[in-house]
Amino acid sequence: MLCLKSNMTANLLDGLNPEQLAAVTLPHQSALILAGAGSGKTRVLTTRIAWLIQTGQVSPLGLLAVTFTNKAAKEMLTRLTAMLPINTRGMWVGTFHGLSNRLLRTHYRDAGLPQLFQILDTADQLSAVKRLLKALDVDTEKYEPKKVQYFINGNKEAGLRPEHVEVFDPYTRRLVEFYAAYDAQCNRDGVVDFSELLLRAYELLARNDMLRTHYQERFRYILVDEFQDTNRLQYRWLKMFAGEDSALLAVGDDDQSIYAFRGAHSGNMNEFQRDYAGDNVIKLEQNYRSHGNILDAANALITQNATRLGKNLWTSEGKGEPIRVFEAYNDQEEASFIVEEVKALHRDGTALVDMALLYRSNAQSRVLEHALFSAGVPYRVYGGLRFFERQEIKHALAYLRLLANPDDDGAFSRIVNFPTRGIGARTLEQLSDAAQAANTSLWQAARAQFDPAKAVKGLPGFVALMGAMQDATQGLPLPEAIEHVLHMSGLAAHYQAEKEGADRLENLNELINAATVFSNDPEAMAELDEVGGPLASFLAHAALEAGDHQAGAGSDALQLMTVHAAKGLEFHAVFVGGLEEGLFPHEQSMNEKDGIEEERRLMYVAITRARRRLYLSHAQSRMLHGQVRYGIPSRFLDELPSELLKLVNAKRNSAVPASHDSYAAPKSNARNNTSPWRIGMNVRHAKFGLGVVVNVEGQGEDTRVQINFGAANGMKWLALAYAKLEVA
DNA sequence: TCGTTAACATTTTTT
DNA sequence: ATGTTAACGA
Repeated sequence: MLCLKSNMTANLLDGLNPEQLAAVTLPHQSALILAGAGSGKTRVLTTRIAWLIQTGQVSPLGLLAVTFTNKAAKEMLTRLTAMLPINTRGMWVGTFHGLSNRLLRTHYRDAGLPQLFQILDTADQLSAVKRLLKALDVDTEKYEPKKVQYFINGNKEAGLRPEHVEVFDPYTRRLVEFYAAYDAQCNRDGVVDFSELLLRAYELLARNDMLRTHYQERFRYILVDEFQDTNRLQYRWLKMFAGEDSALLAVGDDDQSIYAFRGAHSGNMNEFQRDYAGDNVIKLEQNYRSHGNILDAANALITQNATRLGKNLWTSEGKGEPIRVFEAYNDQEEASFIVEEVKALHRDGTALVDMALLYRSNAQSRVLEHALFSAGVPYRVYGGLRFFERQEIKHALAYLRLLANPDDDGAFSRIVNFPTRGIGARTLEQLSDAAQAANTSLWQAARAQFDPAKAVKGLPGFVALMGAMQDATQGLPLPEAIEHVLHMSGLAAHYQAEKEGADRLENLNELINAATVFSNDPEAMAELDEVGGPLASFLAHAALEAGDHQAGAGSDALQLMTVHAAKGLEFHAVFVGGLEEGLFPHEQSMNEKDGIEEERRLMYVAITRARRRLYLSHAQSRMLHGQVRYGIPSRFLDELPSELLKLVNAKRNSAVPASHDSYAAPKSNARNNTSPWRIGMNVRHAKFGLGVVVNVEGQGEDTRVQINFGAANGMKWLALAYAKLEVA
């Protein structure tokens, strides 16, 4: 028996390198794992959990494992069940938000929430803010709803309630008032937004000694994935669960911190060392993913960043192929080059799913998609609207939310006149006033005015409808209840009648399907069904897990996504396009503090996605916002050691392609210009350095040229008579 | 109340 | 270029 057990343990630990082994078998103490890209981070995390359970150091219920995304949480559970014959039911493995939701559902009374509290996603929250500002009669020019939302979330993520926010000016004072009013509105509606989920959970434990002690004694081991992406509130949240006897393991890579723009605070890693880990730091630097040249390039790039904990990836693999660099005239040429290379690689046996086109911003996908479509290459774009974010789905869910909680004013406003039933702005304004006067929800106000005699159309009709819906769906299984709602509400008929409604109708059917799948998945039900019943569970599921982007998984298709979306993934061949100053690094980031460093980390992530082959490309000009823009090559290209690179645009002869003139020829100003300076030309200036001619004005002595010198020196008009320009 | 048009902005994104 | 939202007229 003992023999069998040690054998199994050995199997579990087989094939780990010394650092990985050390991390997996750490004693009961806190530690920080600096895990480089492709160093087997997830494997270490899951193997450690399995090892801890298998060796009897902790029961499955005694550990807390937190991830950032649902995908990562699911992956962890899947791998865990493959390693150990255990029941993962009841285990606290999940996202910050998912676990907060579970905590709040369980202790909803202590948290001061209604049992069936609903979760607002980002869009719901924005409309809640808009509704609030309207009710307060606020000038939305001066206080943009988006800004107000940003302010509220920013403070929540710093752990600050309205009364704690420091106010130095009248503008901020007003914002704080909105924040307080927003919180009041949410409480009245019985809804909770994403950051509130975390803050409430944190406050619940901070306030309630008994609960805190309970959880702290329960969780002897706490593991956190992607620690560099945590924000300040999330770190404080973690601390609440960590008791005297808890060992915390944080896994992260400061070089892959690319979410500072949404509040991630990689300084948490330093603080974690100070608070818990001390010198107990393990670096995983052996990379199992990429060939040497790719890693060398990544290392060379990232060393240009001043603020890092320090880490150097290495591989036992060979150098491999050089990194291919392509310089295109314009974005279309760039796209067709990429398509040709993809086709060639595919012919040689690389599956399309094993190749990715990465870009800095979503707008860049269009040209690529067009070229791929014309060439008949199957592709799949990640990003964009997700299932539960589609308007028809949100409408349907709003009906369900209102059934679960009639006081949810957000849900009420969304559907009271959708499909249209003759309830206009005027009626709603009166209703809103009545509700405000009586200090009740819109639904209560509507019901107070309810007159059964008029219950045919308008507001009374709506009240009658909801009542009928409530009766009809009572006690029905979830999918059938949803089907009733879709028909009784008129949503189904509405989209049936609409010309372009077929897709939406299909999505609504898919919603019934999703409910069926959800109801049959005991794991999912158990996860969320702590309190509240299947409807509440399903709605929480819809809010917390927006659903995979689109069907089409499984088939062999080229992968298109932003660099952000590619984090955590790997591909045989990777193409990174649009490597131009202003695009990558993005110009908006150049003004931000530490913006360039974050962009560089982003580039680091992009490079380290590639296993065997990496293409980097840039274009001299590209269409942006319906205008031709000229850009100079990204500084990141210069930061890569040239011996690792190979220029591959030699195929083209020196003659300018016919299409080039139409782009280069200036539309205005320089019609009759005879000077040698042409738009799109690369030039060098003694002081400003490398630039691109963007515009030419005047003739002879008076010629002036406008030059884009990139981020450092910006746009300049120069008089040719004085400026010393040379062709670069 | 609803449909049309004009103005507008447009990095990255999970929960 | 393009998609979304706010204002305006029928």
